Amino acid sequence: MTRKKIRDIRHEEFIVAALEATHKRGFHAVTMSEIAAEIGATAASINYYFGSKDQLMFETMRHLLRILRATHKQYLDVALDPKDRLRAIFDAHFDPRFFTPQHCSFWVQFWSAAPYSAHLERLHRINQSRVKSHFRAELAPLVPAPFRETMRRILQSYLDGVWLSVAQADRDIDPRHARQEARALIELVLSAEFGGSN
Amino acid sequence: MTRKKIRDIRHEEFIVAALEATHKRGFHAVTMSEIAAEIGATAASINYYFGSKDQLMFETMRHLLRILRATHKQYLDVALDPKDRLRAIFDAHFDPRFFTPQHCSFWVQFWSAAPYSAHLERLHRINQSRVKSHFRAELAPLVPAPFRETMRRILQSYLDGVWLSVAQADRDIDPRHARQEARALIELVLSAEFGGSN
DNA sequence: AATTATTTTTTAAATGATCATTTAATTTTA
DNA sequence: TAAAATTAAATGATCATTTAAAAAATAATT
Repeated sequence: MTRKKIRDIRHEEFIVAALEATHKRGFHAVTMSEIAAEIGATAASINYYFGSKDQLMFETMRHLLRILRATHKQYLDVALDPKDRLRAIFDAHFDPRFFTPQHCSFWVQFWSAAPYSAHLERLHRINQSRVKSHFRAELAPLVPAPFRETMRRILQSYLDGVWLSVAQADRDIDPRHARQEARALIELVLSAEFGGSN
Repeated sequence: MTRKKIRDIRHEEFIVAALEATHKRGFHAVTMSEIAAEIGATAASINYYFGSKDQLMFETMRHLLRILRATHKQYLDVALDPKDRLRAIFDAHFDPRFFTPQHCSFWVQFWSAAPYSAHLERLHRINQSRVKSHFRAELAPLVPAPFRETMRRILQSYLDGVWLSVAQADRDIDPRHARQEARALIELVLSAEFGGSN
């Protein structure tokens, strides 16, 4: 029995609250009180635990990135070949635990604010290059070097674009469908005839 | 000589100022004074001409959409076949007049704010479905119906993803390169073997 | 042209609202 | 009884927007 400290419980609660409230009201419109109200607490206690609003948002994003990394690892661990490993990147991003309206809208709004804050920028750069290097590694055995970077950018831009569209359309999200289409794109990329060698 | 009225001159000036200031400071951080300072004016005069900050931002986005439509039309007018017409969509989005850090970052930040404002949401929906129906029309003679929607979503998500990445990385933008990669993706999509018929 | 009146444009300063954050006191927990 | 957690109320800062007055441009009248 890992006896959880109040501090850790609140941390989690407020992060969930931040996700929910931000999704409802928007990243820049949401107030401390609204976030706190989400769990029946008061704005002052956010500062007690996080020090500031910015810090809470920062921690919330870190939380999302942690989930993403962990999920990705799960899929990687059961992947059998390079193509599976490539799919694992998309499967992680489109995992039902992760690919929700709340997460997508926080994600997109956070990144669009990133260029204006050194802290957020750093988080973004780290994540972006982590994903980038995974793409590169998985593509290496599948796509000849001269085309590899183009294919990587196509895949990675597509990935971001899907998140953006989900954040905007508040329609029914279907992770299964998103994965299926990602697979179609992967097939497309891998079936390309790279100058005739294939 | 179309004698321009002061009103029209200021309208244009403030829209350019809004783009520039928003790019520098971020959509939610930028203040009326900062925008006005961009052209040596004062915050009050923005309200004199636009009524409110929201309205200025709204008009600025409409301005971007007008440019996009006009540019797209130019490319369409010289397109010779369906594939050219498909390229025209990307060529318009990646036109040097349009594909700038200022425009991309305003674009992304604006859309990420759209779900929280009825006005902006409407603008977004209109543009999104305009682009969507163009994609559909151009793909119709090129891709069999059962695969068409998937291919469209791939192309459209990719398009959005590229904008997002440009808005974030403040690195050197290269419209020519963006077009080239878009063409690579188009080739990929059109070279797909759709169940063996092609 | 010169002068006066009128309208348009611009601004400095005032207003008022909204918030994040602090503080000091209270309640809860250990 | 001491420490930790919570809050109501105070603080202070930031802004968009209004307002009322000044400046500039335009038109009208000698």
